[in-house]
Amino acid sequence: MQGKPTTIKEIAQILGISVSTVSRALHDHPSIGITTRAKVKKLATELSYEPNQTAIFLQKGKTHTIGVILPELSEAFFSSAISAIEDTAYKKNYTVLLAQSHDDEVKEKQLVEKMKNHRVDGLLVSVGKNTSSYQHFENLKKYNIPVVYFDRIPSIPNIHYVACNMEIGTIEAVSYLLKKGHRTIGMINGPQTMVATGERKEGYIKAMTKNRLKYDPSLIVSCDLTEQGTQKALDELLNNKRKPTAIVTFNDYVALFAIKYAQKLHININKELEFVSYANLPIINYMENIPAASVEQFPYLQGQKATDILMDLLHHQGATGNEPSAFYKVIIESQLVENKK
Amino acid sequence: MQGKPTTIKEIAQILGISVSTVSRALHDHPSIGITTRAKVKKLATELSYEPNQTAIFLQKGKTHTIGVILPELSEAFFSSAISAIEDTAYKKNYTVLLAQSHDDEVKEKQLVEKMKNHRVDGLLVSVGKNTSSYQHFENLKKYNIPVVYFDRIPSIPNIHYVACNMEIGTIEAVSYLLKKGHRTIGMINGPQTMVATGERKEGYIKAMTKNRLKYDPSLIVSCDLTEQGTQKALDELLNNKRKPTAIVTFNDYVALFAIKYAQKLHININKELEFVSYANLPIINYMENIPAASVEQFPYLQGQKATDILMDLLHHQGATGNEPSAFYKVIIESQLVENKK
DNA sequence: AAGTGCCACGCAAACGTTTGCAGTAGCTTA
DNA sequence: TAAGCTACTGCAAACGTTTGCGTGGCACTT
Repeated sequence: MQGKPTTIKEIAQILGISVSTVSRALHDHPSIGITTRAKVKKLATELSYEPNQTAIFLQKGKTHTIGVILPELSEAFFSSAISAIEDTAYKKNYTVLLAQSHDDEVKEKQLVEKMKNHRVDGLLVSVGKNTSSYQHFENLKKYNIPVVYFDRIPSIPNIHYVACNMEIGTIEAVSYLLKKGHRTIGMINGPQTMVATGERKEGYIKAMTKNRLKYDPSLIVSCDLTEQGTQKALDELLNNKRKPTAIVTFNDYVALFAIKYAQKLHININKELEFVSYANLPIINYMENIPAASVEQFPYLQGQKATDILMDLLHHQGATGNEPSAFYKVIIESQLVENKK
Repeated sequence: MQGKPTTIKEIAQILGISVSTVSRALHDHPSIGITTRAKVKKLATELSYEPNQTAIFLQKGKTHTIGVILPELSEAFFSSAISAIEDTAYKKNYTVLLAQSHDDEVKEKQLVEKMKNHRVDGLLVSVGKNTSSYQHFENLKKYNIPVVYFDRIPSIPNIHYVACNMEIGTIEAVSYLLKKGHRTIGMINGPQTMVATGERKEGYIKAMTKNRLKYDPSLIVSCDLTEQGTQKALDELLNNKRKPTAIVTFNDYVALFAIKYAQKLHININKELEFVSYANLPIINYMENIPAASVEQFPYLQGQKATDILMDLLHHQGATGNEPSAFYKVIIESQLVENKK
């Protein structure tokens, strides 16, 4: 009753039958007599038998577990994504093994090893921003452990990924501001090193040219995403010979820094100076002075899609065993959302 | 090279020795000759051998995995806690199996079963707010799976837990406002059903009586924590015959709702009406109109402590096997933190 | 030369399952 | 009445490790 859980062996012993019969009975194998089956099931529930998954894992070579490695669990974007991953995996009866890399490439490598040893069936990864080599992920192919990347994806060929394209959203954002009558639109962009920075810039330029306006490079300034950096960037924009009446910021954090600073400069937010941002923070809806609109990146959806893809891979790889010829490349288009006040 | 990972058996075969020798060699067992040991290790690295954890799990009956069940991964408080849990577990070489209950008691029960079947060594739980029976957790005792509760703890005896006591923090919060000259202090409290609501109320009363002020029950109003509810609560307070000049709110969400509403009523925040809240949101520091101070609940610390306790339990239970006579009851005192602007 | 001790290693069981293959009834069929 | 079925059930191997115990050989004592 107490101590060790019941095993199939014990059930067999009590009933005076063999373990294989018990196993088959519990799985409704057709070759087991109806009466035996009933007896076994009855006793199983009585003893509250639960199969030992670790034994099944060993036997089957599958763990029904997926590993998730992402940079920072406490960031709003990722916590939303992990929530989606867990939800989706749960529905398919998979379990989630979780780890965070803290953007540390060395730790990331260790985590991959750990996941491999735990024999996860597949892996969901958002790579650290400092990660330069992806060999540790590539190695997994040898072991038939599929990897699906999401949001922060490595720039290598032949991978499955889900990502959000910032360009469309940015075009929408700029167009939105143009439609509202703004003609001088600034952008506080991210560091040059990030892919997302390029996408935003491209979107900005496309939106301008599409509306037959000429693109003024001095209206896009880089920023290291800190509060200080944001203030510096805003100063730069406000002192530009063409002073913007609206600004697109790299993300919500930057937007809030900028808004806070602008208020200190006695600028009337959304009157004198309008903001549009990229949604990282759900909290934005609780606040008073917020960007007029945000480019939504759908973290929940990204997590969900990525998990779905992984599930699909897991259920279809068994047959082939070798590298797939086709790769999932899902791009979720970012989308402008007007923030309700 | 490709396909299945190397096993101990293969190494043994190649070297013409037995599996037990290989196993012992890899574990630096003293009874293995230095030369054999070297040979084994060399070949192991050459073949990039990695022990199959599932086999070890089965053999040892331990998985070096801890389960974590909490209500909502995407909430700031919990994402911060899970981050701490993962960090702490990682340091002790444990892995985290994650699941969220969405405050659904039925799902919570299923998750407990799942965790048990996965043979997690221990469990970390923050119970759902609708959970009324704790039998599913109690059952784990039979299987020697220790459970440590944190933050949202069940009101039953003989459990290990880490929680944050709101009373002290509330006393500090009210005292802080009193010291600033406020004499009429309102409180927007949570639903009567929650333990935390009681703690806040107690703290409020104690702070008042300590300062020889009489406690006016009409200054504490309940609230269902929604935006509407908050507005209703604030209206009630503002229309009270003694109109408060400061308000303590149940949490940051409520505070932000209230502040937003107060601004709409053209009330000068932190001049006419000052706010103190309980910290759930890191984002608070990015904002302009925020509560003057917050009662910090230390989610990261709670997660860390809870994990430490679980680790301790895991490393000391093996000897006894039966229920411990002493229980960890760690109370982290909440603490007032002035919010920097 | 026989006894003692130690070192280095192998044997085999065990962990709890699943599953291919055999086997044994009892029954039908010719 | 023997052959052949069908309907059940059992045997044993396998998954990859760990570990108690046994055993061979060698060197050392006396």
